Amino acid sequence: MQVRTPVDIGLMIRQARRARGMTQQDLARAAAVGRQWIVEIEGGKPRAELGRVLQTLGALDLSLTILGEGITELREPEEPAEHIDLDAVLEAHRRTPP
Amino acid sequence: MQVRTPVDIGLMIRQARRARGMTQQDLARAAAVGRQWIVEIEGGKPRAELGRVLQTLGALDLSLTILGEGITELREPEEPAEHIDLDAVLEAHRRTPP
DNA sequence: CCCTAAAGTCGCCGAACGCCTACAATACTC
DNA sequence: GAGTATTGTAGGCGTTCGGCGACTTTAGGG
Repeated sequence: MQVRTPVDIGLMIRQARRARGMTQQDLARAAAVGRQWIVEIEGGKPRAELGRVLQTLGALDLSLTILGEGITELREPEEPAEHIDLDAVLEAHRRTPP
Repeated sequence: MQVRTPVDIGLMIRQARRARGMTQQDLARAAAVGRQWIVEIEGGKPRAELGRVLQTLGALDLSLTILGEGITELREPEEPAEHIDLDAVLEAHRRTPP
């Protein structure tokens, strides 16, 4: 599902939690956060901490994906870089006599 | 790209920002946050506020998606629920004589 | 090489976070 | 209807956030 606001995240978390038959307390433990925090995130708290949110999504086995112009797969530069012989260029530059 | 940690988000944001030829200052303005905050989020700050993160992704035109067991498309229950005549059941329940 | 822009740090400070411990308000089960 | 589990709230508390303004450190161009 598309996520645009903190409320969306809250809905997702609640939905997934229930689908797994977990109580807020269960989830809180699994995600290493306070139960109170679960209540708030499910309510769509906008100023919740990013790290905890990610932890919680992880605890629910939900996967997050970012897509958009200029986003690569990070650990896969698609092409082994370019064909330009950079090493040669750098070598040359390093060895410019003093 | 798959996002698991705040660092991942930071990388995405920086990558997208540069791909758009924006400076941190530009992005800060576009996302209505402080420049300092951009520096920190790009560094992977784990306790950054969720709302600001989403704003920033929005400002960069990046789309966020959550997938996983028990997650529906929210506004599309796929099937019109089940075939059980819930209305009848509820009606009956509501009209249980006093 | 100089010079400006961009990026990274630092301290100050009011505001909000998130955890905890209760205590209400709902749900479910029997 | 009683009895309990689950969920929502409230106050207290120490910690951290994030904006602001001022520097320092890297880049990049001319």
